[in-house]
Amino acid sequence: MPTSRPKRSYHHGDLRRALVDAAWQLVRDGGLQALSLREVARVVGVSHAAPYHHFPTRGALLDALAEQAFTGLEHAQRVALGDLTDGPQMLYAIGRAYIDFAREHPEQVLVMFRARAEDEGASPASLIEIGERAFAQLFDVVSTCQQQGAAPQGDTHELALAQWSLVHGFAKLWVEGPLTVMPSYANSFERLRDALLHGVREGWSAQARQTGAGVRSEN
Amino acid sequence: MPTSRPKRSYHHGDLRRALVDAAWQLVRDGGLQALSLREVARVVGVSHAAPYHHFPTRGALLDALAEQAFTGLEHAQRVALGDLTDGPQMLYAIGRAYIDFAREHPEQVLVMFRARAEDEGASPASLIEIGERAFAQLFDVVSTCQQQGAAPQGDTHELALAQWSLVHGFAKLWVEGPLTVMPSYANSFERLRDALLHGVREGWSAQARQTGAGVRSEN
DNA sequence: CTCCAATCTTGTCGATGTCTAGATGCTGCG
DNA sequence: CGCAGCATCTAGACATCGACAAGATTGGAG
Repeated sequence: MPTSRPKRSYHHGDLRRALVDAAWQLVRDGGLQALSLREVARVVGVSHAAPYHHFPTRGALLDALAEQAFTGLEHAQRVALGDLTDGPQMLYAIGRAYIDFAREHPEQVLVMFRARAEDEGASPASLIEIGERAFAQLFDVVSTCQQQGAAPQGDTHELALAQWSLVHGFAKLWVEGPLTVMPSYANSFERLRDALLHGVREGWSAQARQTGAGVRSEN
Repeated sequence: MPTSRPKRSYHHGDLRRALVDAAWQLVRDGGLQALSLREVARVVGVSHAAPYHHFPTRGALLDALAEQAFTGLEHAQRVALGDLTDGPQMLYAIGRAYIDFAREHPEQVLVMFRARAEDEGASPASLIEIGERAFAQLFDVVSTCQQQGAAPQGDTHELALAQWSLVHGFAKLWVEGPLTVMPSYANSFERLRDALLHGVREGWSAQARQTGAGVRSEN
């Protein structure tokens, strides 16, 4: 669907947004390969060189998409956390938000982590920064868990990275296909996701109860 | 492996292998984008259409690469396991093999999990099968851990998938870039890897000691 | 109202994936 | 030994793509 803007003759008026919208549609339908600047221009109804006045290269358009996607992920995580205060609950919520985001918007995951897979060009600083911001949310949750005695007392960076790896790996395995073609796993998304997330909670609290003295979570 | 076949005239003699080798080199140097059938042909020294007599499409060449890569991963995991019999040691060994394989051969990881990222075409059955074989090694290790009381007694599929997700996620985060650009993590590969793997071992055994009665690992 | 700069178009170049037709030479059969 | 079939390789062509250059158009600052 084109934008609701009335079609102007020569100057589009909101071409940049229209290009981004069309680009998402293309990636959604046919993957990264299906995204070409010329096709985007064709969908929007402008000439094949028009996009170059808004994105100097194809990679720049993809970077813009990635920035949108990271923003969306951060928002999804913030919504999922809501006003929770219990560490394990927050950990489950943010992990589930990450995984569900990936399942519901696989094309956004494709775009977010395309870094070395496609271009070898370095990502712009703004993109790196917003990615780190999304991860910082997880870091804070893990830190909260530690403070509440629901996680081992080790290096928070290591713990947070472990949780990120777990959740990211599951999401990627699902999005990229391997899990969807293995009969043992294909039709059990919710069950596997919750087993994963609850496993972490129990593993961490079991460790915390053994090694750590001090505060306890009420779980 | 008889590779040296000096037939240079019209029929190459071992063109398929030469194409695959050249393809690896290209992906190693410039990522998936740098792999073009024409460039491969150019490197090998044949005409631009010659590869089509061995790979019906670009994706077919990538599938062949992926098959090689999965075989290599399976081999690396088998070597790492060696004749270990202690569950936790096996779990560490196979996880470390996976992660190190990804770090040492990032281009192979790119090719292995390119599924939906590039082509939307379904992977051939042979590729799926060999991927499952590599995962089956992990499944067996997890099962061994359970039998030795070094892991919770739940569904082995869920546990194995959790371990796969963890290790795969870490490997992907490293290979795809996010970790290498975050200053908190960039220069600590071995430390983070071992923290990750030991964390699983301790989490699982802590859970097993609490919930499970029965066998114990000597760790 | 004028004029400039941003925006958009047309035209072009080199590169790529894939198809078709034709050239070449290995190999098995007489 | 010779020859014919067939897999292999080459040459050419077409559509598409990213990217650049030069010209057309227009909104808005002065």
